[in-house]
Amino acid sequence: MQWDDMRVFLAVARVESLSRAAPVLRMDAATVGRRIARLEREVGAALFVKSPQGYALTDLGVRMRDHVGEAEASLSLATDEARGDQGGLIGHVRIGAPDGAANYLLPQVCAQIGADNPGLEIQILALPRVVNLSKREADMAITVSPPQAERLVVQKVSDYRLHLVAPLVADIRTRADLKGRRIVGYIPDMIFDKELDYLGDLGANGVQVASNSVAVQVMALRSGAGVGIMHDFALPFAPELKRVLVNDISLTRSFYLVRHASDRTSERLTRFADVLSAALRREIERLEGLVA
Amino acid sequence: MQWDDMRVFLAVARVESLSRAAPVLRMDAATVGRRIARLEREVGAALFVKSPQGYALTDLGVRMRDHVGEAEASLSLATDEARGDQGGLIGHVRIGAPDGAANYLLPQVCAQIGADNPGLEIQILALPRVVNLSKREADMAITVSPPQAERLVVQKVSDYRLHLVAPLVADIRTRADLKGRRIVGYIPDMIFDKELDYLGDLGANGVQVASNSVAVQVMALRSGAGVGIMHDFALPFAPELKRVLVNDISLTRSFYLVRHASDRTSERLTRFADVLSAALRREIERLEGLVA
DNA sequence: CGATAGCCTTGCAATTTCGCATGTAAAAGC
DNA sequence: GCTTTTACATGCGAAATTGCAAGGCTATCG
Repeated sequence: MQWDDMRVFLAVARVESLSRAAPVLRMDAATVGRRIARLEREVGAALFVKSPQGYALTDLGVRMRDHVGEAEASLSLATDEARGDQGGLIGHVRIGAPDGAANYLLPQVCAQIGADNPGLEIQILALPRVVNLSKREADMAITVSPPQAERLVVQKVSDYRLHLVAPLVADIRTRADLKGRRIVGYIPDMIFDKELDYLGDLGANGVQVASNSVAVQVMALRSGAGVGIMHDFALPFAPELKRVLVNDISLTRSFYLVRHASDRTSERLTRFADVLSAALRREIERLEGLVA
Repeated sequence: MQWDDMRVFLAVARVESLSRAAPVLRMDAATVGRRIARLEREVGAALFVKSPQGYALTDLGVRMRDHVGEAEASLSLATDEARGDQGGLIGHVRIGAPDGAANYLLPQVCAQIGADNPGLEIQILALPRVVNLSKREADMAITVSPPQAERLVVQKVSDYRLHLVAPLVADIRTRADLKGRRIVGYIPDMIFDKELDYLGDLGANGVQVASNSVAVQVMALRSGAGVGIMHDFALPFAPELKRVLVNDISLTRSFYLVRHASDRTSERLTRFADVLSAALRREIERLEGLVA
């Protein structure tokens, strides 16, 4: 018996539709359907009445939904337990990060961790370049490429997605609709990591409004300066913007958390790194979920 | 978040060891370890203290175990709900089956279904040959091969395993130890389905004690007549016997549930077929679990 | 003090699962 | 009455998961 099928069942039961449950579960509707089919085979009874209008719960399905809902609550308590367990971290930590993460992820995340850990001081160092850990500019750094240098230990934090965004009022349905629109992006010769050369990847060239700071680019976009590539996780902070050509233009990048190899023996920093990494992962997932 | 990882966590938490949890979960210990590692990354905290002696729970792990245990109880209630929902089946159904299934699976399974469904009469027709559904010898049949005839609808029920068995006192470690032992099996020219020609598949020939009935073969084996191939799911009923050369000699076969295509429109028979199929699957899993 | 047994970790091949794309059917709108 | 939309089913290639096997570590026994 697959517990995960129950999670899928619960999602479908709540909206009574495969296609509406799919985005909530972040799965394809086809997969959702197959999981439900497997579950029904498993328990040997029909949980839904299938129709071209959707999946309606049977009486049995309703009763099961309530039980599974309780299970969800228990599991939720279980993970909350882990969240609250981060207490006891003390000292101070300085984190270097590219300004996208520094502006839209780290504030909330560090605030939360700080609230859970009264004895902890966190400093966020936003830099428009690669942080130099060797010079001890920071205790750890978030990067978009795993560094090749020795003496550093890297752990992948999470993938994140970027899309083209435009003002809410813009009507952009095809790439042709981009013709004549002003493009907001990085200052070409100040791109400090090739992973940031989004527009180059897309074959675009000629940036009309440029900045070395993501936050500035976002402010420009919000004030209607044009269209540009933007982190999905930053979009909830920019209600004036919407994603366009979502299926056509879609980028995925990754954050890595980098530390000195010598710090690996520090129980304190290692725990902090794990906590930070997990919290960042959750926050990215949460924010991207708000967009989709 | 993968609910199934919580199920794995619970199993490991209960025995505080990967290798002991693995057989309970019917997974490889390596997989169990990887799932735990993924869960710990997910929640961002250590749940176990790893050592070459096993996985000891951390304080956090203990608290989580309690919550997950409650979740398990809720999910258990959910599936029980489905079990109890089989009520309302009425009428009578005759099931044809090869005698292995008829003797060791159907009695308990049909008794359980009958208990849940007071208005239901179930007849078990044990036959040492393929049941002829076209002649309406039975409403449905369990077979070891999917029939090729048209007008029949087939659903796979479950795989099952067979191994060589011998009396508890026998000391058989290699194939050479079989030399000189009497072999119990089918009467060669009465094998009605090639899937039953186990010994032929294994290259053996010459059966010293033979019957067309699995149940009779089992009785012969229990009384020390020799060694023979036997269904794992029948082994719990034969305490005098044990499996030997388990890794060397292992067969897998499948049961199929066959019905008339015209019965497919019968809601009653379809529901019964689903209930029977799921219950058989569970019973096979339960019995095989007792052996392993 | 060395050998052995138990347990976990890592590399690799095979299976399973997944997502995308396409097909089909019912309902809503013109 | 026909078109458009919405939702579920199925085929196929890609990717993640799994089991097996070899390696390393620690404790126990002779």
